[in-house]
Amino acid sequence: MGRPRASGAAASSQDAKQAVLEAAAELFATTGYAATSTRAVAERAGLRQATLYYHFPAKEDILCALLAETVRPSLAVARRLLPSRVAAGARLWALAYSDIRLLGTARHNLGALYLLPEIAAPGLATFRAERAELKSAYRALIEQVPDEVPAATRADLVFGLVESVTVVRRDEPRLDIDAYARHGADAVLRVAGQSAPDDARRATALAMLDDP
Amino acid sequence: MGRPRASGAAASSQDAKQAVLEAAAELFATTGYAATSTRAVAERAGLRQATLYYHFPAKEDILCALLAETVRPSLAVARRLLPSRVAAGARLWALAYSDIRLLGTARHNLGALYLLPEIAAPGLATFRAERAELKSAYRALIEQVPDEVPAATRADLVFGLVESVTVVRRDEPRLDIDAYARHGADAVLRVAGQSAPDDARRATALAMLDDP
DNA sequence: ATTATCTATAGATCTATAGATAATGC
DNA sequence: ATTATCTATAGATCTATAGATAATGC
Repeated sequence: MGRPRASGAAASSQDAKQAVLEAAAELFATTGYAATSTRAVAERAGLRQATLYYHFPAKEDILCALLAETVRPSLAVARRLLPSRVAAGARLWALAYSDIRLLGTARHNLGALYLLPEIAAPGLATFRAERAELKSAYRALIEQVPDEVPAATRADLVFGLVESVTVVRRDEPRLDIDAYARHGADAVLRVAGQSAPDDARRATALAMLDDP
Repeated sequence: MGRPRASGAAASSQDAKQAVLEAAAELFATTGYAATSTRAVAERAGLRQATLYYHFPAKEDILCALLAETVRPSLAVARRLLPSRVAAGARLWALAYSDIRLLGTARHNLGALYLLPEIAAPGLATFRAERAELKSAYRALIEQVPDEVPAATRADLVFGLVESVTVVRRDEPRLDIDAYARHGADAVLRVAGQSAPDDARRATALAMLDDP
């Protein structure tokens, strides 16, 4: 359907939308949002600049879609783990591991978008709320781990540690994400106030992620 | 000297340069580099847009100056602590504490610039090299703390934890930086593989920062 | 008729340069 | 004469809209 593209064959609307998101993901994450023109996004997606506006009302809506797609899987894991009766430390380890892995394997380091100043824009309130909910899930788990440091402070530190994988990944593109996620989750437990788990406990935590 | 400003009285060249850096610091940190126009910077500094170019050859040189001014004090502390014979754990605590405090109190959250995609620009190689040297100082100290996790990985985690204060500060402007830096440095030691120090050891580490 | 694209362009920027101007210093 | 500013503007964008066009579906 639709007029053929100037470059190459026509594709369905869904394909085009995906191609735009894919192109924007790479460009926004490496070059930044403001520094990436809609023309550059369209070119990489194989469309003309104006055609973007058939699929998205404005440039910001592309960013909004990418942010939502990146934070939601993490949030889904958090919502699933929170009500469980497994020990808080094991749940915290599992959440951190899952989150670091998601951020570390997201295509084109999409998580780097979390750190852009542009997320303060009014149109991205939904993303900010979801990220805040994720952070408060960390805090709820941390509150169940006794320690002298206030839980709010430990949550700030832990959340920063988790999200910093996006910066590490930018600096070292060859990073082994699986190993890094395991060590990162261990570090999260240490910061929260527990010693890192042994292999048996790690296995239990990992099983929790697969299991519904 | 010089023609009077359109807005208000004339000021010396040094004053104008400082005013530009001050204005750019705030705007770059809150709005981002690409999203901040030279006109916006000039307006806040009390100058006309074109006058910026009497003081800086290009927009990027303003960013470059701000980045240098922010990373250099941290680097100076690292260079001073590295050759000391004090226990590595105490030096690591002191470096992390000093660094978090510097990032946390830098005017207008300048450290947030570290996370912008723009720092990949060729013209900012000097900043990247200085930041890399700072990170390798962390790694050198961490190597002296025995742990099962590779030192390189612990350095990535620790460096991410330290720099994340800029994100926390953006989310929570009312943060108590002194308390946060103390807890953050404690957390760094935990991640590195040691238990957090008691008050006496903290006092020793703090003394090291004042002492030459 | 509907869909998905295109071409063309309005209108608003934005960075940097050219050259004039109004002070002070010698 | 030197300094630090100004006004004016070139030239290159950039986002979004208007309206045409080339397919498919009915």
